[in-house]
Amino acid sequence: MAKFKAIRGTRDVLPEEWPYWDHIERAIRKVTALYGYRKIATPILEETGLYVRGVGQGTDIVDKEMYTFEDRGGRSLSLRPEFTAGIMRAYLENGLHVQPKPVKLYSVGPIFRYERPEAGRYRQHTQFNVEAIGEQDPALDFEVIALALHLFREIGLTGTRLQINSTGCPRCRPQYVSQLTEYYSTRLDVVCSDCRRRFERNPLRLLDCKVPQCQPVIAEAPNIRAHLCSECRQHFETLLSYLDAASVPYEVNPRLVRGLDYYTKTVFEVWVQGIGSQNAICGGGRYDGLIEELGGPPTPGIGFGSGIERLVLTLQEQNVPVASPSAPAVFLAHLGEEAKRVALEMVQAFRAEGIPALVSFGERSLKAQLRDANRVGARVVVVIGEEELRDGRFQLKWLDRGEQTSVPREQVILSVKQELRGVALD
RNA sequence: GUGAGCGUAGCUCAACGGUAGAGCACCAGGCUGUGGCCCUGGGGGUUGUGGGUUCGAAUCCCAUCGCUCACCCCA
Repeated sequence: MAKFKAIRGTRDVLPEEWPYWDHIERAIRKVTALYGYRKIATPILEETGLYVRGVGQGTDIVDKEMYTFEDRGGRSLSLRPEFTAGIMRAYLENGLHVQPKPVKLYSVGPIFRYERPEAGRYRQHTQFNVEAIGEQDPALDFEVIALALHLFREIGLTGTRLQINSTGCPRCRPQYVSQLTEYYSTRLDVVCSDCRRRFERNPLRLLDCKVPQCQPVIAEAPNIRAHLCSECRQHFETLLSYLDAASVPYEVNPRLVRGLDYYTKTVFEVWVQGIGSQNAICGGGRYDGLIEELGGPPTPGIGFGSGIERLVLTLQEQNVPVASPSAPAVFLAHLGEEAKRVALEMVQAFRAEGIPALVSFGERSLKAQLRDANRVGARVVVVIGEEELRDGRFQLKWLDRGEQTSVPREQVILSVKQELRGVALD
């Protein structure tokens, strides 16, 4: 048994899995271009205070899930537990507000949360993240949601379900929360112990409880949609009308409450089956107060994150076909020291011509070399041995047909090239 | 953080108190220079780790670490 193992909640992405990642990244490049998003990368390390301020004290992420440590200079740093706060920091620090609004940005990179790992949940996972900053029009909410759904369609996922809700704004949410707590205050004896705790710490999450005994209480609870202020209500209804007009199916989910403090108005998730008990492949919302909270001018924004590992799991679960990298076309087998030198020279010549080529290493039987050629999927083997060097004609063995031809040494590359014509080489 | 199940070869698993095995994979030979199929052979393990019970532990007990699943929460 090896001495070192990948640490808990982290994983290796082995070559067999990469076609799925490449498939997704291709779709990300395509869709972000279609919607006019530009790429940005921010550091994985940020000041801890950025997340305490941005995501919010009292949230699970900040209170118990951050990888926080003191660096050698005594600063408190954290591995990023989400993208948005860091992107907003970069937006302010680099003066991106001078660009045409909305400023549309996307990122792909690792996120760290200290959670108990299970199917589809890791301590390090990779997120595709999108942010659109500086516009409060619900048309932008529509576009951001459309982008997410477009991506999932593009990679070939089926059965996605858009969940959407509005959590109001600092003007109407506190009133709703007080109505909710008032309602719950007379029912605390019939709800679960977790809900009694939520009642104190984060009342909105009461709506999210899955314990059977709490369901009747939730069903009768005041609905936030009926308690939104006129601005929030209009924003939400307009967004829904845009989705209707575009025939985008959605489910208004009054119990959809997200775990980050900065969300205002629109919140949404995209659900799919097939990742164990996890069902969210995408989550996001509007954060109209965040930039101001971080010390910038009042600036609205909206964005989402989507977990690549979960997308890969879902693609595999749904048997979505993805393109595999093409096999090397040519394999050079050699017998003897001189033949090996010639093979090394020739394999470079093939590569210089843009033809993927492999050469055998070590000194092995021709049988073993052919077996390797077959296993790596080569189309043709160039056999170089003493006879070939003496005669100046090399053997070309075509593995799919089993045919073998003899070609003058200097015509080997040309001959292979002509035979492979029509086969995509890139 | 809570609960449950499980840790044996690179992988999937057997052996369940009495000499650690199979299939797949790998390497070689059959075929002294010709792949896939087949046959034969070979290499590979301090049975996660530490302690205990026992004449004897992969097997029983304790601890610890890890994995998986569920809760919580999320992507």
